[in-house]
Amino acid sequence: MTLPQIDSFKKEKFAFDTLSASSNDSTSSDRETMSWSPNYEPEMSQPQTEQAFKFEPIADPGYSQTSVDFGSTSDYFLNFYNPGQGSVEFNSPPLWRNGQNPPMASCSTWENMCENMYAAPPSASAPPNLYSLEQHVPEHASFNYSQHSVHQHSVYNSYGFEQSPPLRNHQFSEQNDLSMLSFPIIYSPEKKAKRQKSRKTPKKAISSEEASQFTEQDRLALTPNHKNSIHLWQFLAELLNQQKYLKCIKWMDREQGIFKIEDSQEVAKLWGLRKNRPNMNYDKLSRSIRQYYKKGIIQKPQVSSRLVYQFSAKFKSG
DNA sequence: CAGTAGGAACCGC
DNA sequence: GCGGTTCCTACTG
Repeated sequence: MTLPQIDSFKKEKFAFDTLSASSNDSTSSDRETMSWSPNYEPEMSQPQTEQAFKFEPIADPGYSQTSVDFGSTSDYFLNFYNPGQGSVEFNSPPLWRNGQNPPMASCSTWENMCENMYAAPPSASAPPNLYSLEQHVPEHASFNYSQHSVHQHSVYNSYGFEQSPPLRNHQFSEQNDLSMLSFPIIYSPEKKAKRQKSRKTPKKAISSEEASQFTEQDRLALTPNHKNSIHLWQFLAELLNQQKYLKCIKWMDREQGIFKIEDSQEVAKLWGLRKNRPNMNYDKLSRSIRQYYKKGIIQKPQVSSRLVYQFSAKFKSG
């Protein structure tokens, strides 16, 4: 796997800013090859207080939007959005920089942001596009935000996960809203009939009530941005890293990777929404989690209790 | 009653 | 074949 150097990143970034590059350029393909795998263990041996941050420039065809995730880790969550004309604000939950709130910033240029926020890789051995936020988030960061583009960075949380690509509102708007509500069944009629024949109970039909359970906000927040190509563990990690889902799922011991599903129905609902599986429930979701046992991705903690799971040690950073 | 565990068949990619 | 999804039975607290 080759990771782009900072210089090439900037080059791509600037080219993108000025040209509004198409979505099938090299940056997009980079993203395809950067998915996390157990075999790829970046510099996660760095201290927990330092958050690794991986650049992942993504070209965007250009569209108007009002909100976009910039990136997130389990210790901070960066949103940047464009509420007005060209003004950009940082917004994040309290766990920024060892518990301190982040600076709210009115930003001027993207170049400044790069210079201010990303001083250097955290260690000499670190991949060149991995940076630590610890020492170089300025009190008043400034950067440029091209209002025609969306810049998204994959990041690693402190547990070593690469976040799945950030959520993107336009993915939703590109689709027909009604199609989102109707949750089309993807079985072909033949196969569906064959399958039902072999089942003792037929597959439950989708009700409009079920479909309408999801709020507009849920649909926006959980719209898949890479079709449905997200792993359940990634999705759980995403929820765990966002304050807004604290009532659904939360860390019990982040160091140990132990988390608790607080609202099993809600988590299943969100997972079903993300995967476009309206009949998803906790029974099925938990079955998928249990499939992770033998794969060594998720396990039950040594002291087992209801709705509590643990990311396995090999997923943890050093 | 909700959650746990795992077998089995199936699906889309 | 992978990564679930769906359905199921048996079991637990």
